[in-house]
Amino acid sequence: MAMTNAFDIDARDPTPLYAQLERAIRFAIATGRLGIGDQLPTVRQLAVNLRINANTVAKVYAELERAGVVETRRGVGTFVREPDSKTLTSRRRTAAQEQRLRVLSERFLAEANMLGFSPAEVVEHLRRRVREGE
Amino acid sequence: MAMTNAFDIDARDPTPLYAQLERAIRFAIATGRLGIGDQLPTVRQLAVNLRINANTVAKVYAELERAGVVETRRGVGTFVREPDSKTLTSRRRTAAQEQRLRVLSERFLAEANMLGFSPAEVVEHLRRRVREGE
Amino acid sequence: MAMTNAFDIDARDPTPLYAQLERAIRFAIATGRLGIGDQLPTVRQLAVNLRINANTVAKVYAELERAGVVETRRGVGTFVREPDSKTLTSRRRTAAQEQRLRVLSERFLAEANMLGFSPAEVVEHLRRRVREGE
Amino acid sequence: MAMTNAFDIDARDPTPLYAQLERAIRFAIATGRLGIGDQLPTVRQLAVNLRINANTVAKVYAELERAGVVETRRGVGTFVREPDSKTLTSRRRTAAQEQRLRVLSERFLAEANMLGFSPAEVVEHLRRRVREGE
DNA sequence: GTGGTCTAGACCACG
DNA sequence: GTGGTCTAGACCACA
Repeated sequence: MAMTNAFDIDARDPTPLYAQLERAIRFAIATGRLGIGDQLPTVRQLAVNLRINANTVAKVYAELERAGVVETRRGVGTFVREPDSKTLTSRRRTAAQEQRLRVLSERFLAEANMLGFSPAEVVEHLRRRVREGE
Repeated sequence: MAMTNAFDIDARDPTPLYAQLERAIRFAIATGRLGIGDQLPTVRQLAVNLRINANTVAKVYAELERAGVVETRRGVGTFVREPDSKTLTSRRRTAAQEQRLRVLSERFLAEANMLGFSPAEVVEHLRRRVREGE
Repeated sequence: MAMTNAFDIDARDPTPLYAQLERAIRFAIATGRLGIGDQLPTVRQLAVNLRINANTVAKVYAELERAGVVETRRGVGTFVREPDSKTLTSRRRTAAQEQRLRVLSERFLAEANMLGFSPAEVVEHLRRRVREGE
Repeated sequence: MAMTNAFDIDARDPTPLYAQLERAIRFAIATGRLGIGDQLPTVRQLAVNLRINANTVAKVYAELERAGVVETRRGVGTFVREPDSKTLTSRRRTAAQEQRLRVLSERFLAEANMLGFSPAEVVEHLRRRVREGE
């Protein structure tokens, strides 16, 4: 479960590649697909897999390192770090986060819409899933 | 019958402003907050409201026009168009699309969770927003 | 044959309406559909027919009057004038006119292409037509 | 295999520059002057050649990309794409389309005539230009 | 007053 | 060095 090539990156999404990749990695960690201490793919390997430039991958790793999400041990590799208290503390809800949730919702609904689902259907789908998961 | 400002734009989201705005407008239409024939805010008015440049708004309106979502009448304004048959026809739901929707949902819930929102809160948020337009 | 409503104007053509209308009127005169002395539709009538604003029509008529192509008799109407010698003299070929022919060709080929005709087919079609007309 | 500058743009034509340029590029592709996989001039280079603003060129490239005519590889350049099946399928010729082609041809010949070119000259001009790319 | 076109120029993402 | 995003601001076409 350590190696997880193939984060999904869409070259036609107007969102910058680096942002997509960063989001995908954080997402993999948040959902446990990448666990604490797991090694990330090497920069070059990931670049080849995703067919993007190694500089772009390196930039993302550097950014995640600065954010304290991963840790790079020179000559060894890049690994998922344990989340520090700060990260958890920052989870208080602010107006800005509400705003971001609205944008997320719109992206979600827009994407579902392109699959042919109406807003009502999407809500219903989501409601059922969450109920079942409880 | 206008319905003027307040589309959700997050300047900190790496997604380009114009892409966020396009999604927000499509969202407003999909949820019925903007109905067929309704006039969109004027380019300049919306630019002022969102504190972005008028050209950026104009670009979005032009893209929506090309996509057949809105209609602009020269010298008059921009209006929501009736969806054409093509769009409706493409709404066939397949098992594969259900599967994709599940993936989208999971990502959405996880990302919202990273902002500090519980699944139940997310569902409630979405439900309320979709209902708003009805 | 005097009255010729319905010049074809396409609101979705990026060419300005006034330019489309001016071109159409000059074209009608050049091909004899409007003869010398013929009356043009009134401004208001034409505006209604073409579903465009009367100001736009009036602007075109004024421009054609300035160019000496039509003549407005107050309280009577607008009429096609006899071409003066200047117009005929200016038909010498210049580099600028070659350039304009190239642009015309491209528009023609682009439009034919949208009907499903390949460039070669278009040339062949044109060649045959001209031969037959001789 | 580049093929660089010299698309025909006429600043005196009321047709917007971007529309003229889009047509000219499509023309170059349709006639084979630009082949599949060929790189288009860079945005800035073409802007300099045509003495227009880089944004105008970029707008055209973006439209051609959306139309699926070209493909832009981020940080690399813009390239002619292979036409997809859809485009080819829509090339069914009907009697109605033949009729429309006749109308287009007539207009084209008449307009060229207004510039001082005889039908024979026009045919020769078009024939030569279409042959150029083969 | 509405949208559309164009310019000039800054800054970013990517290779 | 490539294309993309955004801004500021002028001017035009249309109603």
